[in-house]
Amino acid sequence: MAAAKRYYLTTPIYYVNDAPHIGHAYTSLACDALARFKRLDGFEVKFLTGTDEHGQKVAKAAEAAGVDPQTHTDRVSQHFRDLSPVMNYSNDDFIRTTEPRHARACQELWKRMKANGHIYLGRFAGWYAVRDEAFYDESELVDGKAPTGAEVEWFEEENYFFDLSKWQQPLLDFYEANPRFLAPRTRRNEIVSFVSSGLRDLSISRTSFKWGVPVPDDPKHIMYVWIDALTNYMSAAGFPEESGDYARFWPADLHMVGKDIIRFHTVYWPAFLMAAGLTPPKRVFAHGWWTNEGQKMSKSLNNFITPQDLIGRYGLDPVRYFLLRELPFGQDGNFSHQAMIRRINTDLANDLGNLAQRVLTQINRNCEAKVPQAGALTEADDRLLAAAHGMLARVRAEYDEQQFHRALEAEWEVVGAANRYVDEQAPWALKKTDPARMATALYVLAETIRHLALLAQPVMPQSSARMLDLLAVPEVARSFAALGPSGALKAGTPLPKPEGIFPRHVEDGPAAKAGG
RNA sequence: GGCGGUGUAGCUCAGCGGUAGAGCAGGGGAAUCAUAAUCCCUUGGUCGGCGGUUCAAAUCCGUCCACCGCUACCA
Repeated sequence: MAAAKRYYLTTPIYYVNDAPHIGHAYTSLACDALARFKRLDGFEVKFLTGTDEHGQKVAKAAEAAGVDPQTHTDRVSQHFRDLSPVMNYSNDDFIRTTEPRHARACQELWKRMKANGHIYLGRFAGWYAVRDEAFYDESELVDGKAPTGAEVEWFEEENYFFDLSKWQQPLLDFYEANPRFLAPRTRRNEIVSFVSSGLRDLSISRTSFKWGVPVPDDPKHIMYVWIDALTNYMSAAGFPEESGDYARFWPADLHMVGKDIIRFHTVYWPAFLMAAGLTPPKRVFAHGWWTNEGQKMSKSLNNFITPQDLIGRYGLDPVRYFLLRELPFGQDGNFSHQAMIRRINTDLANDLGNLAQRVLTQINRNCEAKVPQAGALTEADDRLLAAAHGMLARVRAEYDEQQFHRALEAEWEVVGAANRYVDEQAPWALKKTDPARMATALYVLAETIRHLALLAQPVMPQSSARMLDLLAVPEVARSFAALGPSGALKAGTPLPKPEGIFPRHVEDGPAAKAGG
């Protein structure tokens, strides 16, 4: 039996402590583009995002706000759910760790780890700095204070522990056997080095606060953050129900994460799962951070970029394009308005937008506003069509490596080839000398634009749809199954009046007037 | 301190043993279908420094300098 084409991918669950900013939007955007790509490529996709709502910080924030924790998290979680329509995410589910389905999954995972002998009762002790909300090892203290200078106090409580120390070799073997598990490569090296240096057991329960999932058979304990948070990926698949989504989608194909939480996803999580006798996810990709005009985004600088700011200024699809095109996915990079405007005007308006506009306008005027009839194809025609037809294989390979920027780069090579072809063929000149040849050239171009629009859908769903509308491509012919000659435009199909899809960005204000 | 990475044109980066590359920015030209968009040509680098291996080194080795990441229980 052939393996079903299914794909399960997840964003991290976002901690309900701050408002969503561009960092959150970026992670989910990458997942969204990939989810859309896979759907168009014939996969049954499950795309999950959600919020992480437990922990002492949340309980305290609720207390400070004078409401119970659930009311507080309902409120803050909503900000993240609102991000989906704003950014046009196509997530299939939104998990909240305060949901009953999640508690059930966590407790079942715990029970299995415990039944297999990997959880034991012990004592957790350390120097706790209230100000930093962090524990420090004896060796880290400087003059009896935290390295940060904060006062510390001795903290000791009875906790459950996970025997992580026993998983060093199994994890190293796992990485070795699954070279695709962790990307990019530099992160993989870091994690292998970390695990190689030895692992300590992990305390996985707390009794000092209550806002969490109770430990099975010992409810004075609640599960401590990561075992709770990570399990969301399984609870949303219906675990422990063996039928339904769990059977169809686990193990997950991809956990997309920021580089700050890579250890939890690539060390703790596979260890937990193996300890429970379950299969770890297939891949974790850790992406980088954006700086804002050269500066790190931080609370103290109060310079967070919000998705709403950018979209209001530049439009949704250009923002989506910029974020995925501007920097090699996985690396850190800098956001600047100058770079944003350059991408909009160069890649979108001048290259792709103008290509569509110049071709469609000529078809509209010189071909009775219908898909033109192609005659015999020349070598140049074949070359351009071959480039269009060949895009999918290349773009698919890049998506499978989460190299979104390279996928877009490959698409833009065809944009460039098409613009050169327009100049070489000069259909406006053929109009007088050889109208049939003009029609053929414009047909070849329309076909090329159809391919470009189809393949741009994951990144720019709305703009691509408009472009396909201009080519009168029916809804049913917009998956990747329609790529290639079999889905080619039919001569004679009436086309709507062309309109610009990617306008140039012109800065408002007096400064923008210069140079007219 | 330990481990790892990076340093190539003004900017962002590719190349990783065989006569220095791309995109953007800068300069010149062609064309005029198009969102003054497009196309062609072009300026620009002793590939961080020094030393070594080799017929041949951004490309391998050593060393130095600079910057960055990781070095566990805040998500």
